[in-house]
Amino acid sequence: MQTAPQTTDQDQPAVDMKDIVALCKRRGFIFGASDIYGGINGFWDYGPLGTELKNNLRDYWWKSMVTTPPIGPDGHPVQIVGLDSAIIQNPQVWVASGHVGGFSDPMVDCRETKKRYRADHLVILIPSDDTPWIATIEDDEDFLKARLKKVGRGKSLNDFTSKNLTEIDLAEYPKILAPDAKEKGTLTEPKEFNLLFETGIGASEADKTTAYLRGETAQGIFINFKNVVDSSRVKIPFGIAQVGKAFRNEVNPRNFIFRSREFEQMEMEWFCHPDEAQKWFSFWKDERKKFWESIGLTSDNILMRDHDADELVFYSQGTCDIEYKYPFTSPDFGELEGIANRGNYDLTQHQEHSKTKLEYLDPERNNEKYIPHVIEPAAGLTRGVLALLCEAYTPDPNRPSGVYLNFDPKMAPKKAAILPLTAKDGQPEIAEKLYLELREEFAVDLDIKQNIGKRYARQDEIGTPYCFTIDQQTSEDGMVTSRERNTMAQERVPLDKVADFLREKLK
RNA sequence: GCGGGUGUAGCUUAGUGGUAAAGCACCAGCCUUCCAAGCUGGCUAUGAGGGUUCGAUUCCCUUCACCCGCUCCA
Repeated sequence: MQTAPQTTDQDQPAVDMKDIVALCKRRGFIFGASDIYGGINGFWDYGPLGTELKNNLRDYWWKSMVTTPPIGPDGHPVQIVGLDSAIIQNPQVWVASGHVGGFSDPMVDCRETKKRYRADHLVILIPSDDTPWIATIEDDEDFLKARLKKVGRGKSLNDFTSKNLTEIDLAEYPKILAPDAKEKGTLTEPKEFNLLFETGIGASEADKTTAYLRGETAQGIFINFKNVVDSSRVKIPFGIAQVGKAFRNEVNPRNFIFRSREFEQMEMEWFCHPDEAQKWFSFWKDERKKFWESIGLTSDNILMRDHDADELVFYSQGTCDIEYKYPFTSPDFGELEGIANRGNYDLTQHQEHSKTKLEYLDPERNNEKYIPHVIEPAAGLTRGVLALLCEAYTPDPNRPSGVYLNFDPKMAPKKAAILPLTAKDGQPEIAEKLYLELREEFAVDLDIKQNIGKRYARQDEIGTPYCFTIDQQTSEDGMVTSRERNTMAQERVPLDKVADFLREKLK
């Protein structure tokens, strides 16, 4: 994620994240978890409307992946099946994936400057005499030169041997002059960060064995690759999709639900022949962008960003982030989804660690045996919810609520509200009848109390696209007033055509 | 994890070492009826824990949460 101070575009008033968080709490989208106990950092609870919104996004993703997957380059629909794997797996899974023991990055702090560095990013220049060892930041030539000029005592680069900090014994640390420090010996011992949540299996303390809550849903897919191939008549290329919770001990949860310790992912692993990986990588990049645009994220706020070579993890053959311009990153963008060409790294790792053959025998390629390559579109469901909320939040001084949520009707937690103009003259009865009819097909609200203005305002704030108002005339002509959220425009609709009306609008 | 800031009702604010106040919102009733009208009534708060004190929302300590910046985000 990139960060930058929040700025105000000329044509676009900056939306304050505070206001969005406040509305989410006030109207029941998202609450701080364990609220009444003073909260708990990095966790959030989804209220009645937040749950609806999250479910809508989740269901739409599932539909777009599993129920009605896209048309492939050959003009036929691609094949994707669903999965729901356990949150706790055999701990070996996380060893194989590299989450445990593998490449967690040790960090060192500087006691003097309070700065923190990745241990493997620090290069130490070791002189032949007993002058201080000079720590510099890897790959930063300018910094290195400037640093050498300042504290190098006239030596040139040739007078030093250089080593990575990770190769240096802790006993030598007192000799090291940290990159921004004046005194030597200020670097702390490297600190390990393990992002996985540990838990214990076994009811008795004595027999407890350590296990982990999953850090991503993807590994559950990889370890079921063979099961799915053997049971589902899928043929390469095909995908396995999964939605579910994931857990990471983030160093510093921030920015509302953007970085939390418990979050939800929507991941699909696309298995294909190595020769076709690049083709499918491009295909999924396009498809995933279309997905987010189809639920209302405007192109101005969406960015496709290909990772630079030096940004890629070692096994990745290409990664592209779909980024969204959140209010707290604006004018920069923050990650929403990552599409990665992972090669055959994951299946190879699991084949080695599990001693189970994960090769695919491809009858369409002369029974060629190979470990499939994987394209992974991995989206944050909860980050998607956040993007939808940010995108929808629309201040409007010209309406009583002062703000409305401009959700795409497909995503809106409530599709319509049924509002009798008054609580008498048989209007509530007509309203309830309409409500009972519509609720079979749509998430709708029936609200009878208080004056009509307040009720419109409330529906604006929760982003309900349509209100249907029953008035005195309804019992005479069988028509209700439809009121559209964004324009506040009204039109008369026959009672028995309201469902058709809604169905049409929700297409 | 570091530095700075903030915690009084759902929100915005008041106030005090001695009964915690108001507006808006919310709920109920009446009235009104197409965009938060009016009247009456009601609910709801000193983030948590400890200390000093006869008594702490106020003073002190700790902690938790949130915000900003840094760091980090395999």
